[in-house]
Amino acid sequence: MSDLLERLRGRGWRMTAQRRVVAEVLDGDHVHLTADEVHARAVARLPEISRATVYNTLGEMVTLGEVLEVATDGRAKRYDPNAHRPHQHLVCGRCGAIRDVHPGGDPLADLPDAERFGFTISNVEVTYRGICPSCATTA
Amino acid sequence: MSDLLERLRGRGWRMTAQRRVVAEVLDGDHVHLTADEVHARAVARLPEISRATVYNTLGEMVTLGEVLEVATDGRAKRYDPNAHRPHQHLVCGRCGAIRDVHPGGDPLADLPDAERFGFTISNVEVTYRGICPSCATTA
DNA sequence: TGCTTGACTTGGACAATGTCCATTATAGGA
DNA sequence: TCCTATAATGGACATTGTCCAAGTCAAGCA
Repeated sequence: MSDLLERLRGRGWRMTAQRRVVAEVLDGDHVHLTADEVHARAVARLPEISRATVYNTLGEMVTLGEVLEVATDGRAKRYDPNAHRPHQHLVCGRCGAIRDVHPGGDPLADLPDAERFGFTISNVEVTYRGICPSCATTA
Repeated sequence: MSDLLERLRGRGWRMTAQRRVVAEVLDGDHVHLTADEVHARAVARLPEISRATVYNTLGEMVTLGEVLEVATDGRAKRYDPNAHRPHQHLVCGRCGAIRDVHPGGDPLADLPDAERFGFTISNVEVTYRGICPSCATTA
């Protein structure tokens, strides 16, 4: 059973076939699908599901705080179901592969007050960019 | 005189009116314009300049390493001429304001080998998100 | 179980951002 | 000044995302 689905049910979210399928598609570790990828996989299980519904559903999950939106490239946003384990991302600049990583330290502590310009900071995103082992060998 | 323009000239970049205008529009500190914003300002100085040229020119500057591409929201990419001073970004989640910031510490050092999955990491981007002073008072 | 109703889904139009290409113009060297 | 490789143009097209009016359905209730 999908953890994400469990959490959504637990919140009294009205359940429909479409929402269930989207939650199932999105569940797991190191999952960072675009909306269109989610749609493609959802269609495989529920052929009538529409693109608009996938966008709506993903948007609601993000609003509920059960899914994170990540923008690692300038292209389509990706959706990360691992919203309850703080983590950062490691991205391959060649193939686009994304891994969740857990750095030590507190990046927020590294930003002195003088560099905060009066902002109230609520969150820090760190993206490590490089080349993955598989792309490194395929010179 | 524009620092960015200087650097580009110094590289023997073929200079045209369009390229000069784009470089001038983009020069400065805390500048993070979208391609369309660059185009709008460029048109004010050189009415015939086309959108395609602005996109081409920005792309070349990025390739040359003289301008950075930053994607702080899921929308349009922004262009940052401050490519030779390592820095990170502080973003207001309400109004979208962006400031360059200079954290202490080395975020790369915080990522243990075991969390690198064999990647060769070349660069780390940190985005601090919060609310700017002006948005905080305009509750 | 079978209504009722408000919330959900649908498909298609539209918007925003970005890319491509054939044609025309031009910077900079000979 | 002339030539030529390189750049600019504009318009079509692609991708990603949003919106809306109409139809459909989940879930509470009799």
